[in-house]
Amino acid sequence: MKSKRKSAQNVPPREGSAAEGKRDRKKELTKDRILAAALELFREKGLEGTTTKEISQRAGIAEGTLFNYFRTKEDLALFFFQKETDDLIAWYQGNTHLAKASLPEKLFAIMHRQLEYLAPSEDFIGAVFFRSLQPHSKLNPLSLESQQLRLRYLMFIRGILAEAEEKGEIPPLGDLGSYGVGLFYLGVVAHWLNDTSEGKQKTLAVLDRVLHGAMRIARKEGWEW
Amino acid sequence: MKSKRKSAQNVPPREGSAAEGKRDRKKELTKDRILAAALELFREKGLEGTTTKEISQRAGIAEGTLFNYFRTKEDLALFFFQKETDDLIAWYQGNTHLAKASLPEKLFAIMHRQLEYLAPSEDFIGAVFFRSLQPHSKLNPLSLESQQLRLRYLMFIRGILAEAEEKGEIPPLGDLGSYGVGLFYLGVVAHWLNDTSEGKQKTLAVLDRVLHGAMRIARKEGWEW
DNA sequence: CATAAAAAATGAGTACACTCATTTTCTGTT
DNA sequence: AACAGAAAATGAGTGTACTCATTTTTTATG
Repeated sequence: MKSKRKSAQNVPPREGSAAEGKRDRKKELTKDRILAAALELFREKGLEGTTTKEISQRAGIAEGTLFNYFRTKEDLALFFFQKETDDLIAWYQGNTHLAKASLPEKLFAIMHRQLEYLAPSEDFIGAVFFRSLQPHSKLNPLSLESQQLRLRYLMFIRGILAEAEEKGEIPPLGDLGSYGVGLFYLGVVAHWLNDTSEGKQKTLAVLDRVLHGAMRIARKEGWEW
Repeated sequence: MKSKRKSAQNVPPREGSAAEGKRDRKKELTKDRILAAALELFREKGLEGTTTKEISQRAGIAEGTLFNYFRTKEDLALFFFQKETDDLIAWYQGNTHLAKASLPEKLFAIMHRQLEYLAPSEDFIGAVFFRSLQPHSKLNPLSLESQQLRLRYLMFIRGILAEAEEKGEIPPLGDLGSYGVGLFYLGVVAHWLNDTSEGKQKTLAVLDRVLHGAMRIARKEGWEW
């Protein structure tokens, strides 16, 4: 398609350094274009309503190329969760104001932000979100990435709980704590997806109430069971 | 619906009260054969690994016929959950021993039974289970049945919680109680699917501990948040 | 610059879930 | 029994996610 041929100027890229050759630059560009096209279309027409043909057309590549970058359409959709988690962690770490807040305030802020982030994709997010829960299986050897994703999220939460432990806000909970928060987040998203109240206020109200209630329980009971 | 039925002149079908003709009998038979074939194959090769062609072949029907009985392959898989819930309710109601047990014992027994029931289908059950959580959407106007299914389950749980309230085991929780139990069950299944311990003992142990712990919290704190 | 090897892109081909116009089977009526 | 209309079964056809042998582009090396 393109006829731009490189006349040899001897400037070889360094091995092992961060220097990017033409190949890498192009590759990244293509990936970005696929992602942009996919996100647009998923939001427009949902996950099922979008074909891989459309995505590749909008991205300006052949259909087969898409599958050189993502194993499946689902994987492609899953990528946005990867990004969400990364962005979330970066956002939290760059937010000095939050670092001084109480634990329920932190958790509320985190989950609220995640919901806001997901809002424009609400119509297609459920399909991917719940599928990412399925375990690895002989028959379906995909979900390794989602496994990693979940792990990253759990470790992030564990860090936040550890902070609260140090400040004496809560007793030591161990891994069960972050697992519980993760599960709770799952419930929040399920509720949020089904919430038809204006601006999803119902979900936010429940979220706030439950977080503070859980704090009280954790303090009084000590989670000794 | 039309109500023109059997006439006095004809020999009416005598099978049961529901007046079954040859047509109805055949229809039921076909449905049963599809279900039997599907369950076998899903357990053998998983949900993805089984084609609708195989199912119809094993059931001895044309491929198109399958879709006269079930809108999608997923619907077909979902049917086993329907059945599970019905069987569970019947089992509970026929179990006089359980009626006298404490709430956590009841819930443990119920969930334990469900896990046992699902065990032979473990490899394909996750795929369906989590998908049934997705809300109704314009783009994906299926999940009405799974909505109904969930509702039936929630009402069953609400009945059990109501019993416990009457006996003074727990304070009134309202609908939030059964919703919470349902969500908890979700977490249990997620844990169970990922549990590689011998005989899934780890899940059962956590289940037992958490149920009793939650009872203690409910009694002492009164769930007033 | 020429060449070869590696990486990336390509698109016709495949397998699958699902549709639908047509055919076959059943039922009530005369 | 004969018929007509309804219900059910059929299987060739359709659209789509994904594969893979081949072609094109990029890089490394003399």
